[in-house]
Amino acid sequence: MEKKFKRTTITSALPYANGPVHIGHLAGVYIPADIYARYLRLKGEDVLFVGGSDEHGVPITLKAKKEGVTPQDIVDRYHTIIKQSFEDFGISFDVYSRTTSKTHHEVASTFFKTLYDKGEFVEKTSEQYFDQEAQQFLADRYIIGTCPHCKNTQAYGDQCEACGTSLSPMDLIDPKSTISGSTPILKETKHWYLPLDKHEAWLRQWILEDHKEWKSNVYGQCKSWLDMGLQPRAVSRDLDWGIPVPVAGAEGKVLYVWFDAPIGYISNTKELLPDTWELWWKDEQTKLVHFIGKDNIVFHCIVFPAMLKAEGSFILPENVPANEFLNLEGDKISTSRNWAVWLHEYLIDFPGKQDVLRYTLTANAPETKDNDFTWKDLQARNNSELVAIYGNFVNRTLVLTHKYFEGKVPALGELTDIEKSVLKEFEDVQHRVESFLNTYRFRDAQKEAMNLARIGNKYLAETEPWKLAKTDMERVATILNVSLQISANLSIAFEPFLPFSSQKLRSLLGLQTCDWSALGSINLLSEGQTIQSPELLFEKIEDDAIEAQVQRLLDTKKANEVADYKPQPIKENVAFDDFMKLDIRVGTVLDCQKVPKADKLLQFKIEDGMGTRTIVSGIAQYYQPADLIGKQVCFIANFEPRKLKGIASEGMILSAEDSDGRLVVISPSDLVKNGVKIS
RNA sequence: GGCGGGAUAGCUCAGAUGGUUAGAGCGUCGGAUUCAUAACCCGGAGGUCACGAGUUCAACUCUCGUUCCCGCUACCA
Repeated sequence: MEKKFKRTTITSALPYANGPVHIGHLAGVYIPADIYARYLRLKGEDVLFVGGSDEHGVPITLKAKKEGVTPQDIVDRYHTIIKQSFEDFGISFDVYSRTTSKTHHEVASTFFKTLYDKGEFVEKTSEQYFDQEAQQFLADRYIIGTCPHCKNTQAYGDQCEACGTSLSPMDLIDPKSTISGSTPILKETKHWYLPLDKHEAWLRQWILEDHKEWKSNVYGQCKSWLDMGLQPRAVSRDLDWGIPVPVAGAEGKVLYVWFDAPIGYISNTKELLPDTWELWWKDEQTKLVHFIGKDNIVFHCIVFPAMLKAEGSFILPENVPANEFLNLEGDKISTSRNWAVWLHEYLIDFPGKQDVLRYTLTANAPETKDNDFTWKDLQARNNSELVAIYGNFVNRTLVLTHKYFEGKVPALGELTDIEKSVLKEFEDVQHRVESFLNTYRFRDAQKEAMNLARIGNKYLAETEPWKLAKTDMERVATILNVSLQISANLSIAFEPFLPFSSQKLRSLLGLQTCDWSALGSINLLSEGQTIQSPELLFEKIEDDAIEAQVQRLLDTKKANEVADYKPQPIKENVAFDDFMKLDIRVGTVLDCQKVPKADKLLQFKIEDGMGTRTIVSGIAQYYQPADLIGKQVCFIANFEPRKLKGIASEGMILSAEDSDGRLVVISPSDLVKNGVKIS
């Protein structure tokens, strides 16, 4: 199964250009990808590391509308910020472009056209909401209406953000276009679909049989999807922001953003290498690796490969080392709730400390499961590892060299058993780091690099050159020579992980190059070479700096709590008669059971004064059935019965929805007769 | 509910194809040391490997069930 490759194409998920990037993105995708890219380059391999912004899609148009600017303004703004953040953190893309580029529009169009001409799509006509005033079809997010479940009047066509339910626009009660405010009509529209079901057989073989070595989370997720059966996916949308569908009769239609985004990897390659890009995407001897977060597994393991295969001339990914998610101080990172550490803000508070964040995020990367980032952990990693182990070893070596040898590399004399065993220990470092990196185990790999510094500290403690300086300078020379060589090795071993401090260390040591193959050797520095005066590689981070960050997050939390409670705007006035049409009554819960095979449903038997009726209600997450029995509740008595999970529900139990979405059943404040009306 | 991932020392995490006293880093306690950003070095303490059965001579590792967390998915008049 071991395949030989001549070159590697590394892609990292294209960040969506409607916000800046945060530590979760960095930890899950960009740092691992960057470490991998740097490592392969150091080994002298041919590598292409591709990145770019994903700039199409509805959320960007919504944001633009909200701010009263154009979508282009939005993506320009965030593309600039994101690109700068990556540069600042040393993410060493060979190309970082964007899906609004001319090249990408051409490549994506051509890609679509090829599939279209080959008959790889199926066409389907369906009814979609159309805004007559604005003369356009409405994307799901452009339609607002009343959520059929929680009655939130501001629910979107794809999701109600109040109750978290995913919706289809047809579910909304009283739908309204967010563009013109008018009521949209249903109108037929034609779209193209990629029939994933037709690709299921080979995908099954390719993933489930041929790539058993993929990470368990990736493999498991793919298997889950394949077992559920794949469905055709629409590749076009009625929208004016995106890449026009390059087919006659497709006016007003663009490529669906999920379709155009991954093609961005290819486009960006072509933009950088107009003549040779195909080598990186079509040659069997190219190894393609996608670095992504777990939210992207299905696209990169199933959908995109299906696209590539359908096109016919492309290679498929060799591996998709997806990471899990990084939490922040115990809570899920959330852009909209501002629960995040933004890269550009981090550098304002911790200028020059990009390696500290890189180190911490790698040491605690969510490789096998969701992990938690805490500021206290960053402080501990910095103070007790980077400062105390790595920085300290280098510093004491440099200080001793200056103290005893005027800053010149002293002569290497005879090696004793101590040196021999120390050398033996760190000779393997290269192989150990490599074998971890080859299997995408960045955490362990970085640990090995750090181990080199531990070896160094131990060596100094054992040989005590500061004591020998009184009696045996020749011996001190040897010890410091070896220590300096270890320092030089550190600058190589850490290069993929901590590029900034490695560079700094090399300049302190007067090392011009960084040769990975020399890792493990003790002739990186030659006798007599000048060493710069000691300078700290890392500095301690004090408690108050950390407390300030934690306080900021606490403030965010408080602000969120306040912001979370916003009373819904009052709906349009209605006639009293409209209210009178509703028959709302009080009844007593005789029985209440969980509906089998449904997480949210409770089945009620209600005494309504005339008999009993059955009502199904979606409040199972907030109540124990037993707690409701005997209670009086309010319900709508004259709804058409509706089947839910096979049970006919004769009405709706009324609940108040708290700011966190919790549902609280409404009861009369005093006991009343069953069946009385509410007015 | 279905499917997938996870649950291992105070904390953050490792532990191929089952095999003797279950590991690392941090933290903690004790010792040693002073070249070094009170850092380094040595040593100790800390785990019924979520819970319950089963297979086996032997299970953290396999099987089944249960509980809790994360994700996808269905249900929310």
